[in-house]
Amino acid sequence: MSTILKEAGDKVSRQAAILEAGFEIFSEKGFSGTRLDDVARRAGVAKGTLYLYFDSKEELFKKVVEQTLILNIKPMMEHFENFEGPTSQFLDQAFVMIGERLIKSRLGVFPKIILAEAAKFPDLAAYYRDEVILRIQGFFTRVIERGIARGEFRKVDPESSARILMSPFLMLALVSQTPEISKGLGLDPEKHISAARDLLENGLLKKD
Amino acid sequence: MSTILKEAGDKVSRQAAILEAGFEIFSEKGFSGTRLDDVARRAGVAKGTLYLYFDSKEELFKKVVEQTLILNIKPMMEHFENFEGPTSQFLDQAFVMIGERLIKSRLGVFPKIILAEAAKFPDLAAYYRDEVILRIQGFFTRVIERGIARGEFRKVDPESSARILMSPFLMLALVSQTPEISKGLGLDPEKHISAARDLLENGLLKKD
Amino acid sequence: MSTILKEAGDKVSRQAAILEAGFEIFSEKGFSGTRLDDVARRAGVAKGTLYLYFDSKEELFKKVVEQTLILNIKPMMEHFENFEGPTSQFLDQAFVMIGERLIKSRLGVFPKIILAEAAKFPDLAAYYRDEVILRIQGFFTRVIERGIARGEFRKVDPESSARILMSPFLMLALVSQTPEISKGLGLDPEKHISAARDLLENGLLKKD
Amino acid sequence: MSTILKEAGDKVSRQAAILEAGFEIFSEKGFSGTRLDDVARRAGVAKGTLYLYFDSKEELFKKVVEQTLILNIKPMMEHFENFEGPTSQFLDQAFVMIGERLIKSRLGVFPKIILAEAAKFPDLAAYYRDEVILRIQGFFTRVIERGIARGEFRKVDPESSARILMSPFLMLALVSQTPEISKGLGLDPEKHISAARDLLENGLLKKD
DNA sequence: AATGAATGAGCCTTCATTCAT
DNA sequence: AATGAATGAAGGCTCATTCAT
Repeated sequence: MSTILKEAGDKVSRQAAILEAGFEIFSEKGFSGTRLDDVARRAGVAKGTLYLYFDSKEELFKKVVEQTLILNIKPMMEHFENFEGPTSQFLDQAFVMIGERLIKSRLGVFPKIILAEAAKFPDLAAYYRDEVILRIQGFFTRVIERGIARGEFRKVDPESSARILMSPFLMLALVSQTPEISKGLGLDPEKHISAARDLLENGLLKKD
Repeated sequence: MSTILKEAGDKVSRQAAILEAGFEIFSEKGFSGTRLDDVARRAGVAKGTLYLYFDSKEELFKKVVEQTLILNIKPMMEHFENFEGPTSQFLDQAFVMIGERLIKSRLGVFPKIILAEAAKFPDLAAYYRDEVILRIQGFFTRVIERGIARGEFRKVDPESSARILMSPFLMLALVSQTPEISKGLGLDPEKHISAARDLLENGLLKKD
Repeated sequence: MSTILKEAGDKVSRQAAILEAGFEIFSEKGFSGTRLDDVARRAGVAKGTLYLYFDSKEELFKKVVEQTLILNIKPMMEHFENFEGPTSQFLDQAFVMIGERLIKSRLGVFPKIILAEAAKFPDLAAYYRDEVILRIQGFFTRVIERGIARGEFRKVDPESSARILMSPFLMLALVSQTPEISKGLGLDPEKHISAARDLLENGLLKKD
Repeated sequence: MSTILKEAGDKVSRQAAILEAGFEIFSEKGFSGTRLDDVARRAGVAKGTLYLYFDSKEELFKKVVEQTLILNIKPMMEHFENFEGPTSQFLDQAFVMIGERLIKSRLGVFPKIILAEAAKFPDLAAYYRDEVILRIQGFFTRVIERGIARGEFRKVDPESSARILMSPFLMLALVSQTPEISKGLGLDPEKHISAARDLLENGLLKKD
């Protein structure tokens, strides 16, 4: 174990700790509500140390968002890139998996953060749109097109319908990340996903 | 034209100008991104003048939200309070009307602002939840219950389904108020509403 | 009764009302603690009206102090300028009269105001020193000199002793005008004056 | 010289420098007349640095008062707590010592500051009353009671007389801290104290 | 003369950023 | 590399002063 490796290891974990702390505070307080003092304290480093790893608060914010997306969203999307079998099964599977991810991980913070800070970080918003929203939208579009092609689904507009399929997830993400709203709302995540799947699959399927 | 009326008019329009300016800047920059200097400049008054009409930045923000909601959401909801006729017609009508309001007015900013500032203004979030979200949710719930009672709709969970019906509007509101996201997304509001109505009504209606 | 006279009367009473209100607020809050808003409200006029009578807050302050001094202190002092009879009677009489004035009127505010604002209003302080302090000091000095000359008093330094005679009045004035101090102090004004007279006259009189 | 000690020294001296600067400016300008900009400049630090050591202007003010009182008044009072010998000697000693302290240190500013700011800082005034005024008053009361008990002094009201003994010190403190007043007054501190002692001890002692 | 709405300079406070150790 | 004390620009709020009515 060379000193260099050890230092590299330290450096990586230090950086990871800062990103993790940044994720937590940014998702709790938003961009301007976050004080670097708090990020440093949560990461267990001194405030000045942040600047050894990131040039500015803005850059830290971007890195936090980008890295968490890379670690979480992309793999999930890739899982759906190639699929086989009856179309409604895919939808079922996708609804369950996305729903679970949204409930169990904290991925749901991102829509909220991105929307709130889009004006201040337009390239971050574009990045999220391209890497997350358009991927999911493309996935659902292809699923719907496949269902139509196979005579399972009614002839709907695939892209618009894809966004309708995505809407309940957006709502779930936003509401579940906003206790001030969710507290009195009575939204049960599993019933929500279940209702979405039931309603939307029924809406897509041909009546016989 | 009495002096009193004229003065009252001036006073009202001054306050209205500040609220209008506040609405614009808050919706562009969020709460903490907004400088009262900018609000004052946009309203065409001096910074100190703001304090003749509002006690603090926070109070201005709340008043902006409340007044716009009162002026827009409540009347819209009341319009639906008493309704007659076939249930799917109501849904059609509601989708169109809500969609139009969302597209033409700037009501869609509020979900975004409220979500972004919920942690800082929990009572504002609660106000929005109670006065807007729960009202709309109640409305859709009653519509669905009515459809089920009349044998038009399948036996779905009315409340969960109501939230699914609301989701496309939430997406529309958020996306249309976030050019950084909407720019490359290809979301056409009217096709969006139309797809939502098509998919969700079909999902609700009994197959024959 | 011509309009002119009526207006002049109004003008005088308006100005008097402002000076009166100024006296009250300045003596409660000090110079910078006083808001002209409050002075105007207490005087029953609009804020702008103050500027018809006084050029600035500073000038109002000076006028308030000067006029109240002129109306109250000077007459009191002049009453003692010429005196006859046995010296200790004068002292008795002076202690009682000054004590009563201090207790019943609000003259006691001035030492406090003047001291607090002396740095900001040096000429006001000089005015008070010359017109009030030095007059009283001169009076007591002459009384003591008279007592010594008549063989009633011990041979003390008249001027220094005069200031010692004045000290209890200063304390009484300051304490009685500062409830935050006087509240727990147990200072009874009449016993205070009585003790001062007893102690100081005894200190002056020759032992036999 | 360890680094820790050196840093502690720096930290202490920085805080001390701020307190010192605060003391100077507050005693020159009063509370609201003091700008933190000036305090920072006088202390040789940046404005923000003040907030590393004190939470607010008010807290700085209180700390300035408290620390100077603790450093000066309490030790002085404790010195007199246990005493022996003839009572008038104690009085002599006390007059000289208090007088010297008042002349040489700048303790005399506090009565002035406290009086000026009592309305804004009632608890500070109460603190000063309890920790300073009542202690001195209690001291003089006990001295007088002792003199009476030993047959040295006339039967005066001890508490009222104690306040009369204190009055010349109050005057000395206020006048010496107010050049605008003292300049033309001719008050020589040592003659003042001497006259006070002469007059008041004579006033207390039994005539034989 | 009187009003009171409007002004804007001034000051306290916060916090991202820097830098000596 | 890491620290955390120090910095100073920025912004919310107050209030003496002005001025159109």
